[in-house]
Amino acid sequence: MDNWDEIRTAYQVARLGTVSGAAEVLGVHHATVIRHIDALEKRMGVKLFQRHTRGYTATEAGQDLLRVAQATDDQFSQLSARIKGRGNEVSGELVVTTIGGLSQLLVPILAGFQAEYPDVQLRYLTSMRLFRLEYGEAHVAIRAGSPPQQPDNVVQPFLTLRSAIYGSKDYVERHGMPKIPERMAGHRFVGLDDVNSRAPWAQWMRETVPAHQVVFRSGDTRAVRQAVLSGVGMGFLGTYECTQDNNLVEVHPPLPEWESRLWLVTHMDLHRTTKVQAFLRYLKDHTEHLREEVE
Amino acid sequence: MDNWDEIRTAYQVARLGTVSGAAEVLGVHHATVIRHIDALEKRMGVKLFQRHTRGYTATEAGQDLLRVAQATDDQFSQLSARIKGRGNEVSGELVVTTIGGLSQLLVPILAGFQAEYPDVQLRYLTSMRLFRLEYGEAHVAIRAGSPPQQPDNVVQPFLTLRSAIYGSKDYVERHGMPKIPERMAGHRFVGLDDVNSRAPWAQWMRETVPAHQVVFRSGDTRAVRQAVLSGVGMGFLGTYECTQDNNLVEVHPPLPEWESRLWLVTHMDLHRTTKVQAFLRYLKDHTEHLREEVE
DNA sequence: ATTCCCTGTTGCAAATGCGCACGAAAGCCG
DNA sequence: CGGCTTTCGTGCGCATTTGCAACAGGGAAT
Repeated sequence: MDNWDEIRTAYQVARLGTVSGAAEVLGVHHATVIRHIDALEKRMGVKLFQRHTRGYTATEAGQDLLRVAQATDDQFSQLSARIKGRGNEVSGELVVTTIGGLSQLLVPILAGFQAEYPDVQLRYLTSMRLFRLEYGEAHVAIRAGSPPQQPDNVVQPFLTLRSAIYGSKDYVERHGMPKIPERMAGHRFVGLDDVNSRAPWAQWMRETVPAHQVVFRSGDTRAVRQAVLSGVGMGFLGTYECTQDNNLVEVHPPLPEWESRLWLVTHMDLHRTTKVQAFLRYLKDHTEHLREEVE
Repeated sequence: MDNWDEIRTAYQVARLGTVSGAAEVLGVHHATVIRHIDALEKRMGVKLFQRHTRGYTATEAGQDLLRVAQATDDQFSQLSARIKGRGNEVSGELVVTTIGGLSQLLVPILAGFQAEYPDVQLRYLTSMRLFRLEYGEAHVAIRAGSPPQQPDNVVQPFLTLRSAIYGSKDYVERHGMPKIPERMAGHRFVGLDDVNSRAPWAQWMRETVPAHQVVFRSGDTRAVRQAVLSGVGMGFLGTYECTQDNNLVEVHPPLPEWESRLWLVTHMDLHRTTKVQAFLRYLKDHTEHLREEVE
């Protein structure tokens, strides 16, 4: 049973009763239809049709085939409709993967997107390992650093996150405003646990801040932020999450070399789909205010 | 969605994850698989697979196709098993068509056949119009007269039914034994209603018996038999249904020209099937005694 | 780090399958 | 009853499809 096209041909013959009619429906020559039937019957070893000059009538086996193939035809029609329609509707899973620490920025936007497109099931993955777009593990990835240059990936600039050194109001009142980088003696810092961190300001910190002054380290940016807020020490925080916080004081303004550039990455094939396009548009529309600050 | 083979190819790719694996299972070249996928995706306008160097992974659309085609494959496998097996098992409908008047002879045999093959559903059709084997209306036909010579039909001699003139014991006692054909005056006959009957003795009767002596006519042979039994008159009856009946007296022995030859006719294609063969064999085995009488 | 193997991709030639044309047989209708 | 229409059947030439072989790229194992 290893030729589904012949089954399809036999199905039309069984349905219509004539080779000519089946040929017309199938858009092939009636000779082809006869050859398909002959081949199928030869391989099955059973006659599917009674041949006579007024057409073909299905035998019991042919009628059995008719029933099965009828169901198959329906199934395929529905499948086709689903698949063709799927490209134009915003529904199903939408997998977004990103580096940790952007949750505070992204989750509200994702929530808004989901509210606008209720048929979407969002999956927001922030894992250590890089999810690979090539395997279809994610629809959209948000990457940091230099622009990714994988083939088959569509890369667009997303945001440039600026970082500055912040301290809690309480800390500044107690220790005074340090002059950075000239007079930092006696000051305490909060930093990243990962000594090989690829955060853009990490190198500046390694070079400028003596290790013994970094009294709190964590890999979780939310923990870092909490530590700064608690007055443990000064630390790098994204401006987007600090400007409206009255408990934080900008100890040193953002520097260009501390900027972290974010990229929106999608797989070439998925990039064209309505679903991904809708998501990218929503993302851009709702980060407009952040983008203006940067330029 | 007008190429089921491409769906089958895509199904194997989705199932196995690689073009090479699918090609091996399908027994075609890798290149063919790729071309099928490309053609299918182009026609659908939707990517079914994410291509990467380790193989193909199905997109949502591809996974949808996988589910549907999986079911289809199962259906076709079962269909194939049924169709292939059907030829070798004695089950399903068995349609037998014959001329009227053989019921008394055939029905007991049919009953025995059905008892031996309980999976068979018998249909015994005795209609005025000829059921056509070419259209698959019947599996086996029992025809009378000269051997049918339709192409695509397999014809075998079945039985030669002998007819004789019978009268009821009561009738003979009252009217005496007539000398046939010399002295028939005053005798009454029972005959067929159809003046153009093709029964072999019909012509003899038309030529020999004056019409006014035929006092009872019917198209139903059972009615004729009942009429003879009731003493209405003498009439032609098959020897097979009279030899063991003590109420009937053979008024004139069978003549060769009164013999009715019966033929077993099957369609060429159906003749080979186990079901039909089993029926024909059973039929011959259980009419052996009748055949010996004839020869 | 390097080799090897497994993956997909592509150009070219052969082959299978297709369409066309013609023929024949049987039902239909005047 | 005879032309007409509709049906299937088949040989032949061509085109699409297939197979082959060489290529390329990435992962994995050594």
